[in-house]
Amino acid sequence: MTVQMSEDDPAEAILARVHARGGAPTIYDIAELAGVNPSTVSRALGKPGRISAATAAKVRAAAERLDFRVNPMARALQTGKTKMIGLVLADITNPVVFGIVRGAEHAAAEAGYTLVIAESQESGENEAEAIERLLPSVDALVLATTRLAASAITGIAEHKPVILMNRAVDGIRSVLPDVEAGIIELLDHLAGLGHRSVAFLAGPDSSWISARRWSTILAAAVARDMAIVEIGPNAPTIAGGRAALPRVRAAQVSAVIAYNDLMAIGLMQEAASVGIPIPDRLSVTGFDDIFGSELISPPLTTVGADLAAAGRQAVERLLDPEDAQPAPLPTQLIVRGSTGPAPRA
Amino acid sequence: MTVQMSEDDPAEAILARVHARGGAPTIYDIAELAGVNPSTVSRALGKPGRISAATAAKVRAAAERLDFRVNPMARALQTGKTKMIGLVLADITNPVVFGIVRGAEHAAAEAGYTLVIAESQESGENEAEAIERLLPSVDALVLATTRLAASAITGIAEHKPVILMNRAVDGIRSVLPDVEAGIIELLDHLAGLGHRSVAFLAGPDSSWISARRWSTILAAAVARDMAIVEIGPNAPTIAGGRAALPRVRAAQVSAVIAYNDLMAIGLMQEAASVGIPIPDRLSVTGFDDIFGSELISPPLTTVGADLAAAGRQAVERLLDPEDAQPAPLPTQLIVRGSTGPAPRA
DNA sequence: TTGTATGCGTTATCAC
DNA sequence: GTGATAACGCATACAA
Repeated sequence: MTVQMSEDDPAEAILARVHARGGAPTIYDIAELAGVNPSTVSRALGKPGRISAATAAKVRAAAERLDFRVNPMARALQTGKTKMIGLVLADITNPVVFGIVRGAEHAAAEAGYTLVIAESQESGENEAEAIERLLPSVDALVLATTRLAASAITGIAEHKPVILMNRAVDGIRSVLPDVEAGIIELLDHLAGLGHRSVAFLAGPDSSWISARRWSTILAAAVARDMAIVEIGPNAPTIAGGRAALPRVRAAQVSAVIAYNDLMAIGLMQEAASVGIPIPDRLSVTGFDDIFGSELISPPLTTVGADLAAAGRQAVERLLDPEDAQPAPLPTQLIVRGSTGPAPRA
Repeated sequence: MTVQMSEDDPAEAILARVHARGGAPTIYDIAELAGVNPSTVSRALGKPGRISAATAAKVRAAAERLDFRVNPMARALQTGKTKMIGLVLADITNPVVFGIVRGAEHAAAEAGYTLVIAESQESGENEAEAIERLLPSVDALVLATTRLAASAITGIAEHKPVILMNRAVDGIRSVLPDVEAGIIELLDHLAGLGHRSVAFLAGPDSSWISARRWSTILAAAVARDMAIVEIGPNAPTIAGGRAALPRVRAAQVSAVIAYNDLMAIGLMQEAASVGIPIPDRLSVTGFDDIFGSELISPPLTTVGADLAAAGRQAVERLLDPEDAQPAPLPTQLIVRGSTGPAPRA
């Protein structure tokens, strides 16, 4: 019966006991197997240099043998750090967030953090609730396009590190696109095509970035002696874009700058359905360069930003104790088929 | 100095102490303020009926006053339940996942759970790593279109409840679309348009659902006396679809069923770039009805599924102890412009 | 109904 | 370098 050594194998015995109590192996189990104190196990696994190579090896072997994984809850209880980062989104189904989520998830994973996400569905109430729910479990929070009042945000920031995306609040860090650069390019592009009268299709009233874009567009248009009007507020969705067409027609402009690609797409769809040719009768542009913008016909001219880079930057900065506000993320005009020469009056 | 009562307010004193130690209020703080034992606080907050209405009210008031929130880590350590659900995705930027994530997040939030997500980037190694990282912190796991070996999945399921999306493994629960129904509709549609020779653009070799779709299509095509060929494997992306065009042309079929919408879109883009008119020379269809499918020109005929419902069902079933495998999720053919009459030979 | 005592698994603070 | 022990915040079996 020489094969039966497994019964004498101390590891097997411990494993059996672990299984019996229906849990996972702990540092006590490892300590027993390795013949050391639990605290030594903790150190061997957690602090590289502070233990002799020999015992470290023993411990590691035992841990491997028992398939040990630290209990993140127990660690968090002791250290106060959960190694989790919360990401609060207004609307998961808006393609802009894909890139943000991916960038954030990667940066988090690289730093050994886990990303937990919550969606507010464009509702301030849901958002407050979601944050409330997330806050105790995370070490830090990314608030993307939040609708919260500045005071609420400041309040949260007193508890945990917070970073804002697409919004600025005094005293809170934020990752922002370089709106200026892309908008200058865009207006030069439109001016070059002969457009003299342009509308900005605004996003929701609560959108900080929409207001920011509008004021930049306003200044740039005035500087170029173009007529500019703001139409809004609108829902930042395809439906919002569709619903805005009548007001766009009424404004008798030759070009429309939508607050985001979704609205631009909706506007184009509605225009197509009533027989307005784009770009021949109306030029349309958006922001973000989401998935779908180059799919639509004609493909959308838009001011793109690297959303994945934005998501990545958000969590990297959150994790960096000596983080300084960096330059805004570059944006660039992507000229496609939805803009063309202004129709002759 | 009557206004100075705050200094005598016991709540203020406790709050100050809490702030000084730099943490959050605990049930001990509440207990002190309410003049009861910590365990009573725990019960009052956790078990509705088991406490007298009077003390329950006292405790609640104190908790409110101190802005108390239970520490999820401490609770998890004691109960073994983290109230978190892990969602592992192959590719966050694939639009199919939007719906899944939204449905899963909502179902989780409704049940008081938090959704934590990880992305494997279509790599089995990353996936194993991500699961490894998530496993200790979650109560249950949703594996969406996983590439893991069946044995690995079974191994995970021994530790925590697992549910699969778009894949079936013996002994593991799964949420599956009713592939059959949609495919029957699709082939009837193509047959009605006169298509006699069709190709299936397969997904990756490791995709269970691709194999499932292929075998169903094969049987349905044979039953209709249509010629059918499988072309693949292909990357389940736009690039994968584009790259497949030469093989599609070589096959001299009049219609292509792509494994998913992304591939169908890629194929159409490539066809457009070499001047093949769709659907006049070639009909193209996909699966999933992702965002973008109706945007592209011509809009894509596809077998759609309610992805949000799928995501929702996944976490609801995960949380339901007496869950029985329900009927597969309904799918339906969505006829748009990318399919048309077969060209006359 | 409420209080007492203990344990969850880990890290941190002491000793030695 | 390593061991013993306390502490993190909460839940629960047991007493009262």
